[in-house]
Amino acid sequence: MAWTDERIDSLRGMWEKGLTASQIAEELGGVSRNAVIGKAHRLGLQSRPSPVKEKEGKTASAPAVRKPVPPREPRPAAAAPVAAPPPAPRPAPAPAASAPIGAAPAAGDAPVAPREPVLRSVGPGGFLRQGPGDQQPPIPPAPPRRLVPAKPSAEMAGKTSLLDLNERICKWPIGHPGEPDFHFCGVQVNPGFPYCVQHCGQAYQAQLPRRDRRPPPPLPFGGPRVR
DNA sequence: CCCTGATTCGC
DNA sequence: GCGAATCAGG
Repeated sequence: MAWTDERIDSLRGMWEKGLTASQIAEELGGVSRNAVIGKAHRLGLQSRPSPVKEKEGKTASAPAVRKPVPPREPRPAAAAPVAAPPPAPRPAPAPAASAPIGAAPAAGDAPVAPREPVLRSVGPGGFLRQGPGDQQPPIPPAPPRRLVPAKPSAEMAGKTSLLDLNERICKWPIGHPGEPDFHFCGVQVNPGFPYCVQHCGQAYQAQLPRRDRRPPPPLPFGGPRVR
């Protein structure tokens, strides 16, 4: 599968909507989760909270930023040459590679102005309104962001459709079949059940003995006729 | 085990 | 540029 503009667009939309790489991969089809992640990184999409935290030891012991990840064996490749060169310890990687978002720019780094998303109103004609003390808004490089989703594909993407159902996602229906955006919950199931924990709570409700039941509150329209 | 994203590196 | 393999945390 090639990364067409449409597919890249869809990937962008879904990634920014917070869908997981697996979900995006299924949605796009023809690509693996890794492919999605790799592409997302190549596109420069900002990473979302990763399960792998960057350990930040308070003790200033070893600033070991990255584990060397010893050389991988060439899998299907031809026979490796006999003389295996000693695993030269990789020199210190570029420090500017993965700076945490909230990290203060270290002195000496590139003088990139911290571009924080600032909400500002727009006046007639598209002029940005300035507030007091707001003379020089540092927004020279207009970010090429598209403000409109533009793609209905990316719009409906993320909804768990009938085809997305499997053994470990919640099958609780949202909406009604036939409606345009009918879909399923899609959250991880409560193990052993077809629904997530929340919907299990709705699906399986303990029946109390009749005499212990609270009479249901009167419904505004009189309620269903009970025989 | 399942999942997640990050990274590397042969292709 | 692509993505499988691998890592590492939840």
